Amino acid sequence: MEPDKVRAPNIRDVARLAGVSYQTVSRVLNNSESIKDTTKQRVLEVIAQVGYRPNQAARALVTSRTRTIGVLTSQTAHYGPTTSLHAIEEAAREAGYLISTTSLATSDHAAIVDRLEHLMRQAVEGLVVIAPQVRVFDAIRQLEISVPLVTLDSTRRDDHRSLSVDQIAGARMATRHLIDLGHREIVHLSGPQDWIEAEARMTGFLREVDDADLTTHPPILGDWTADFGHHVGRELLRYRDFTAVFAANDQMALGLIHAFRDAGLDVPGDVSVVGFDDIPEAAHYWPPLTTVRQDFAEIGRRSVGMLLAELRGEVESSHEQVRPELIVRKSTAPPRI
Amino acid sequence: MEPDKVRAPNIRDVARLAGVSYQTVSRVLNNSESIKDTTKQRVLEVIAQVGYRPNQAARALVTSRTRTIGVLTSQTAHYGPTTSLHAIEEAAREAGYLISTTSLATSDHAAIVDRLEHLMRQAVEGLVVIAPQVRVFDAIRQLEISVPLVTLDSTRRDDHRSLSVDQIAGARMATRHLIDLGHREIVHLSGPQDWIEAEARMTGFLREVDDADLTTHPPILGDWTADFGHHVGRELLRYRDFTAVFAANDQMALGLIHAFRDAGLDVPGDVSVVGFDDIPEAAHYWPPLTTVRQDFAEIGRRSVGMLLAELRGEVESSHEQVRPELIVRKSTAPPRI
DNA sequence: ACGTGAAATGTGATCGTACACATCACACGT
DNA sequence: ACGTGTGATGTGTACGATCACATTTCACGT
Repeated sequence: MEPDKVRAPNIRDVARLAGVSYQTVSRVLNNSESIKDTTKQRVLEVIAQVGYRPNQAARALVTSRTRTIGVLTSQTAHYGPTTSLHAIEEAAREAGYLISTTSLATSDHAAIVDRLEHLMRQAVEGLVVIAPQVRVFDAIRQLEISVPLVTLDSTRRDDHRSLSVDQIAGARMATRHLIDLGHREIVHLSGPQDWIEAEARMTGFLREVDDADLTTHPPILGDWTADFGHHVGRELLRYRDFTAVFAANDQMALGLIHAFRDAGLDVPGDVSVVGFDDIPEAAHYWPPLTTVRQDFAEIGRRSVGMLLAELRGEVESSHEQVRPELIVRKSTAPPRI
Repeated sequence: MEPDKVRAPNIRDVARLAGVSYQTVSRVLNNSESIKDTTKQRVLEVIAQVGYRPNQAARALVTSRTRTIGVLTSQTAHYGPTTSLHAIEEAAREAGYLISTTSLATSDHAAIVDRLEHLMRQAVEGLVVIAPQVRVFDAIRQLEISVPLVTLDSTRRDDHRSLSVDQIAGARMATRHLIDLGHREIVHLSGPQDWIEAEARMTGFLREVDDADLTTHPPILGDWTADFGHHVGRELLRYRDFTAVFAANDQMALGLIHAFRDAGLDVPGDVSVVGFDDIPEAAHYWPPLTTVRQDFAEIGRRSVGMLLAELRGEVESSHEQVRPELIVRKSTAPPRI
């Protein structure tokens, strides 16, 4: 009674119904020229009528092209990586590519290797690594991955292309802003040690502090969360030997401000706080957050552009940098004298 | 000099090097029983040595199983959908499935159809729709999509499985909380009209208000952003005929609070504000936000579980609901008399 | 020593498409 | 009338794996 799963129509079914050879149908699908317009129409009608969809697996098998780009991201719901990911997906789609995403819950070597293996089994034609952690590069080398690779938010490396917001410059701008306001004791709340962008922001901070001949405490290693920022804020208050904090992202800055206010301190009156990223909520925090804006969507789009260029065999400049922008709001002010 | 792209090793290459037939290699790959342990080891060694990776396209072609789940999400960087997505990816991976994600930048019919077509061409075995918009269902019906489907954050429908946080219950809890505090004039700032979860939250709000025999203004349709919340907050202040606002998400609540404070009002002293979602930053807003928590990761995981169960042919209950939880913080208080 | 059944391994066909090449139809110049 | 070039269409084969079935190996009871 119930018909067993009817096989999906294939190219030969279409051909038969349209009264042409399967090759003619194939030509229509790949819109080759030298197809008479009338037959083309006839074939297209049959395709629409029977709901034929080309089988990508068969196509990939014979062309050995998957038209797929693999994306390795970290398993976080952060605004930046997510925004970049969506931009990547959109740019790839427009170029006729599709995205296979896989995310990294932990940063141990085995997990990274496993995720990369996973992508390679998909026979992705290129790889985008978002918010890469240092160890990712070891794994890539070990697996002898040969497809084109673009990394985001990374510092320069020589063996692959990268596209990054100039994190170091951004961190210097944030730090400079605090110094220009008159702050001399500035604390840096960094991201996790194995994140390349955390490292870059820390580097920028340290360089700027150094250039201004200031001393500073060793940066505190955080985990990007507001909870952690809150926790660090409370700890910092036990010493009170600072007048400003530069947090490596907006969420941690929010947590810091929360802790400071709970302790009766005024931001920016007693302590100035700068964040990083300019997430959409930052303008609505209390006080509105001074931060460094990066255009996540832009780097997502451009990373796909770079990758596609490499796939087409065009060799462009290997390392691109996007300049971030300092957004001054209300969370920073000159130190109280 | 430079060797042309060497063909990747295939199953026959492995077989030859291991001195067995390709079928034996295939058996090792699919770890069938009845393989002598010594030959199995030999084959595995060769596989590791030559870096052989099974070609998924070929496998999919013959088995007509792609082990891929398609995910349709909206192109937003919001915490909730993103968290669910990561959970889905992880759960699917653990079950040996992979995820093909595609996102919806606009909600017009053509775009939705295009994205669904895209997924169907991938021959996904199942479909998860995150944060669905009303029109998605029309498109699914039109395309006669026959693969198992699970939707998240949706209200009950009869023709597919769904898994949802009970948005209506959550909205009622939030509203009830305000009523219990003594508020009588409550404004609802809703999400966009075509989002099912926005609709559900609005419904919950209206029902609770109705049950309490209160009147209310027609809900304001927002776009989920803090910017919009801020804008609405300013508009609302022109009337001041309310003592509390229930925002359909935390970001809009943040924007509202910002606007109120800018106008010199105290939250919760002059106006109470409730959000929805309990994003990780909500606890650190000023004041810490009273909101409704939903476990996004949990519904992501469970949606995959439902989908896989259906793929295995198990027919379970079709609609599951997860209860949200009211988190009372400092943004709500009794109205000033 | 030999038949027998189970375990281990091998052979042919197949999935749905694209590519290379072959063929056909037809117009056109000489 | 005929060769010829070009546009339109058809035929054979390969991609790399799995499945169904065939065959070989081998231990064991009689």
